[in-house]
Amino acid sequence: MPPIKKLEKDKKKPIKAPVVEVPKKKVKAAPELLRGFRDILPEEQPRWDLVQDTVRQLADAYSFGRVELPILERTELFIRTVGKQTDIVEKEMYAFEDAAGEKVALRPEATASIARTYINHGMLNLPQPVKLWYWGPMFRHDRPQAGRYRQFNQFGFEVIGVEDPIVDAQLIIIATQLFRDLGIDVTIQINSIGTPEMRQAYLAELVSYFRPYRSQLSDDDKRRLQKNPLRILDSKDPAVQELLAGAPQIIDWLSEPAKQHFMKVLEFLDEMEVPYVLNPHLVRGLDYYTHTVFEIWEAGDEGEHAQNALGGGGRYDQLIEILGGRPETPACGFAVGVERVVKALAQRGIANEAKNKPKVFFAQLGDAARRSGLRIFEDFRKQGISVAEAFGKSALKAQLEVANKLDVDLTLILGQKEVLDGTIIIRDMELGAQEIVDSSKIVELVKKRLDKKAGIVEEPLPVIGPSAP
RNA sequence: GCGACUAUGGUGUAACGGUUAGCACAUCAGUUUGUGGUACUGAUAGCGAGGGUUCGACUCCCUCUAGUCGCCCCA
Repeated sequence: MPPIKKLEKDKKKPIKAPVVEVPKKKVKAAPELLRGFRDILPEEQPRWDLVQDTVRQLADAYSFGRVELPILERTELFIRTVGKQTDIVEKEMYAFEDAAGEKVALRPEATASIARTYINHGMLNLPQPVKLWYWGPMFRHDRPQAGRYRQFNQFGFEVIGVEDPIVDAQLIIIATQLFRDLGIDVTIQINSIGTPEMRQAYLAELVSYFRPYRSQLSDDDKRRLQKNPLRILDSKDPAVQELLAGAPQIIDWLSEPAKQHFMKVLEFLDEMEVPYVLNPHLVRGLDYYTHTVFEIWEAGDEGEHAQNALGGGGRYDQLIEILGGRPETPACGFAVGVERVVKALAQRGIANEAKNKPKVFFAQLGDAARRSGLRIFEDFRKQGISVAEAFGKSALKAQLEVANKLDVDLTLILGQKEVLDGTIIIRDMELGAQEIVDSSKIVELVKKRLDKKAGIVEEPLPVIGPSAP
């Protein structure tokens, strides 16, 4: 066994070598997280699980198929779809050249990829609409803030191939239902921004409306007026807000069919009693949106925190064509920021605890007990019962302390004596009562007791409040 | 990208221009050797980084970094 020899060799080294240098200074600075990136730790997982489960259930119920999209795409994809002038593409994208000189980017959003998938896989040959959903990380090099990270997760629902306004409405209904299931009250902010052609005339009108007031505008708003006039609609400057009251509204510039489309969407929403707010100032940052646009806001959050929308979406009838797909392929969808949803859940104290918390703890004394402990674990696993342990500790006391902190119902104690006798001790952690049982029947007995406990707990539970010891 | 505020062990915090930087929780080990929740003892662990002012700085100043908030933008 050469490794052993090696070890012995190494042992000698420190004696001679002047290793003293290292401990002198604490050279090792802990590696820091990249700005805007974060670890999602175990205690946060229950909420993530809840969101994921809820999303998956809804996707199944409405028969959306899941797509797993690559995180890295050609930079070109986003330039063409999201819009070259948008901040997302202009300055927030993680774009670089790979080893082969290919221009690639970490995706800043997923709708572009969805459209690409639709085209690449010839989904126009499937029965329309094609309904897809996705979940995964997105990347934007933006300044981090509460609820805003450089790597964040989004899930989204997309319906491609049908123009009917019922699609828009159904997506909004799904979004609403999703938050209802999660226990978060939301309102839908909704507007229609027509098509680029209709918008052009409107934008000209909007710009000329603001021209006389130009001197009163902030630099930001002046810039908007020049670069992306639509965005002035959601300016937070109170003076601008006032001016906007008298400004032309985009609705009035929509074509008759576009108006009809929008009215139909609203009718469907009324029908389903979806709480929405007509918001003539709602616009979207991405170039590809047409007609219906909407955002999902936490109820009671209206006004001030508009930038903390939980999600947003709308119709993008021209995106497929922009990417070289069949012209006039209609599409509609929405995306939701998971971090923001999880934050909202945390604020409401929803899903604070893991569902699969172990109810049983295994305590052992001695090697023989540990060995059979490993086997017992397998038996419990097969029955779907999760068992906690502290094999690293030898004192029974220390192990019981852990069991107590884990708040388990039962602790199994296996010592030298029990191993020899073929028995095992079941300790009820609440009562402190113990029982010696046949170790071959342990799984069955534990199962019975857990069921019983679950039953007992349900009865006297109504007594709420701190129990006086 | 712009502006404001903040930065002490794993967490929450205290103090001071000058002696071993205090406390609580958590962690680990014990309180005579196979029994938890309470108690006691002990241990580990910190002034975000780098400059400057000063005889001397965790404390004052500057830069950087990070966080929070607002703007921009967006989920």
